[in-house]
Amino acid sequence: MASFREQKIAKKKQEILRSAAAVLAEKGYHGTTMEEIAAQLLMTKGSMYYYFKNKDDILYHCHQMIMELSLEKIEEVVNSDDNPIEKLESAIKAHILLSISEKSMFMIMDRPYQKFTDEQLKEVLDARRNYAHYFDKIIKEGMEKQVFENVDPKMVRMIILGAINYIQQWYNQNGPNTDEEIADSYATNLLKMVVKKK
Amino acid sequence: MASFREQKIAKKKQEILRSAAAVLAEKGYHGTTMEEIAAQLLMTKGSMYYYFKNKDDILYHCHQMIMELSLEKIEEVVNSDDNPIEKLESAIKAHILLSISEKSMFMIMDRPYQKFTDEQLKEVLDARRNYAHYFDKIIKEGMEKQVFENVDPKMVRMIILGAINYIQQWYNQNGPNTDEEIADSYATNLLKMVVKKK
DNA sequence: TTATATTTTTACTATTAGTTTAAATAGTAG
DNA sequence: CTACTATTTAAACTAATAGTAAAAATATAA
Repeated sequence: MASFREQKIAKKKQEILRSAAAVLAEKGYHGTTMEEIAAQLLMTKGSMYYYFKNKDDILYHCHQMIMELSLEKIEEVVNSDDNPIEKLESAIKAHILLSISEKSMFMIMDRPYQKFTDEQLKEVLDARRNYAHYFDKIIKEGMEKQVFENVDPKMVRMIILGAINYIQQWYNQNGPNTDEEIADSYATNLLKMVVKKK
Repeated sequence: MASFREQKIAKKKQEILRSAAAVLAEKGYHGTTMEEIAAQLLMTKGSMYYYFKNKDDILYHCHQMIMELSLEKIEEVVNSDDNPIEKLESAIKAHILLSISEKSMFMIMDRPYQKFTDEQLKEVLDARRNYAHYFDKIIKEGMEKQVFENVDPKMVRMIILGAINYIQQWYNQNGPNTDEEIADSYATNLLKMVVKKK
């Protein structure tokens, strides 16, 4: 039974993670103090240790949260009945929209090997490999079904992931383009790399 | 007269920057101590302060160094007599090859606003705007000369820069592809986004 | 060789941050 | 109201580090 109390704690943890991600994204991992994380929630840093083991642990759970969300989305796309062109387009757009709406979380996910060791690092890298693999799967499917040109799936995947993850670096809430426009433009342009011309 | 002594100091500074970049790239800015930077050079941290004002200053000069190199390269490309297709190809390849050969330097250039303030931040951002501008120039030239499709130059530039800067994240000296193969593959695929098909 | 300038090391300071602990407060069931 | 539990706080502890300054070592030149 997920008791009332357990639910309450889970909710509080989520709150802490969201708030922490915002500070961590702005100041960087080592640049952020536990006090800052706590202050933003009107708590004291001691309280943080009631909910999380330590600073690493907070970052790790941020990773977990966003990796789960990302994997869910792409699995849905991969398992759909769409053709590879539509799948690749959906995968790109979904990733972009998620990375914009969860900008802070995505921003703190760089260089995991600088922040984690052992078990945690393994988990993170596995999840990423997994995610990348789904992209490869779509690209290969497109090639098999002759709707994509013959390309090196790994290279194309790296180009796509690099391009879409870079958006966090320049995205601005008040910029001239809506999120959808950005997602559309990226998808359209990136698809031109692989889709066969008649 | 750039005296003998001044040259010696300049050389030593370069040595420190290169070595520092390697440590900074591996451990991150806040994760690297002045002592570690010094130790790798078989020096003590006191000496570091003889050559550089402080830790920021070291990072800043790393930035300067690589930005100068990058700008030189792209200016050369932009001012050449090549057609826009060749220019874009050269710009992409040059950036990739430089970012691989100077991997550490490039890796420490992320999130400048987390590391610099005021004057230094301004310098860094200006140089980047400048660099980005050259890409836009090539893209616009290609559109004017009707060899590129009609695209949003900013979006295409962001896609390209994101893709090529991501290489540092996965590049491995001992990987299956040579640097040239990577550069070729990236250039070929990225150009497909813009080059008009007959 | 001696005097001077440059470079490096050593020792120190002050600060800061992550974590732990014990005490205080709030909440709840009987 | 009471006793117990859960949560939060504040203080204390530890370890680490950026930066400084003066002394020591080394190189240079007269």
